[in-house]
Amino acid sequence: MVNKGQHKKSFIKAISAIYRYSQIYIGENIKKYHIGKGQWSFLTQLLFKADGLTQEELSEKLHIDKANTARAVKKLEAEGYVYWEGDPRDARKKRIYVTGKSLEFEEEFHQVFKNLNKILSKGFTEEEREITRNLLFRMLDNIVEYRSSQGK
Amino acid sequence: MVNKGQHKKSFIKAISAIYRYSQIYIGENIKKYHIGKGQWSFLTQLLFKADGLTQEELSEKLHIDKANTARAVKKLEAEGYVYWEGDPRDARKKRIYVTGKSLEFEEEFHQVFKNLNKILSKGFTEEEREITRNLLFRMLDNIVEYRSSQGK
DNA sequence: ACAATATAGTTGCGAAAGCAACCATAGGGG
DNA sequence: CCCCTATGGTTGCTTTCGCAACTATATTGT
Repeated sequence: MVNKGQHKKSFIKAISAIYRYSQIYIGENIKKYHIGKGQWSFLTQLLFKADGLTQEELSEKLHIDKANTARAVKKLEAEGYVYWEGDPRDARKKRIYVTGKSLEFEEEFHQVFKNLNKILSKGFTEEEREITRNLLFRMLDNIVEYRSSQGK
Repeated sequence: MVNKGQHKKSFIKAISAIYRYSQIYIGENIKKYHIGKGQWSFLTQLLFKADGLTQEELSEKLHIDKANTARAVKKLEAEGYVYWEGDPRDARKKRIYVTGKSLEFEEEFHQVFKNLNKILSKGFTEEEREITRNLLFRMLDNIVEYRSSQGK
């Protein structure tokens, strides 16, 4: 029987678990809007930041494969949360916009984010919250940079 | 067209992207051992910490559903990385142990973890690495506690 | 001792996501 | 102008994962 005692904990173990539990949390809280957790990030990107993005741009901003973007947009459209218009300058591009239905629920959607952040950072000082954001986005930048150095 | 300018970034956006890219990284680096990224965490938990755990214990430690544990263990067994023995005190329990084949690749597996940590924390001071670990595991504890307060 | 409940593990199902192959359109070079 | 390559989007396939339902064994209360 193997027993190595305490190892230095790796980042990815915590990140994986936080990710999965957060997805479950989001899923539970948006079910009533008939949105799945897979569509959530796309809708909120369009709603809280800017819409009129192409699917390619959405994929890039969210770091999600463009195949998923296509499928998520289709589901959001079917539920009436987004619509798209062709780009008059490039017939290949679909520009995605939020509908009035999305705007109607904007505040409620925002609350889901806020509540999740609150749960995750319970007991954090405001400074710790800022440090967390900083470190997380630096890690993300690091792995994005690593991937592009590998030609991805 | 909606355009809200800069919002305070949420933790989950970074965590999701880091998670997915890390999974891709792990997948690429363990493919040659015929292990999928879905089995990786189970194998390393057994190998780097302690084996002889039941599937229930594995699920709890890794915060992964027990159905996944059952499937991952089955795949790892099929590839010869683990075997199991019944618990003589409780005929329901399967205790999972690593094989010599796992031990043979232990150092290489460990290297995959180390390299990923190195990529993610590139440019971090040793203190920042420690802070990151601390904050991540506190976030994990927070959401675990939240869930148990909800009766999960 | 036996019925009721709890625990460990398995299986079926559906959602999410990446990859590869593909189609359509755009843009450049001969 | 036409071929060649690049870009944007779609579809098929596979893996991962959570949930719910199920089976089998253990435990508890009467």
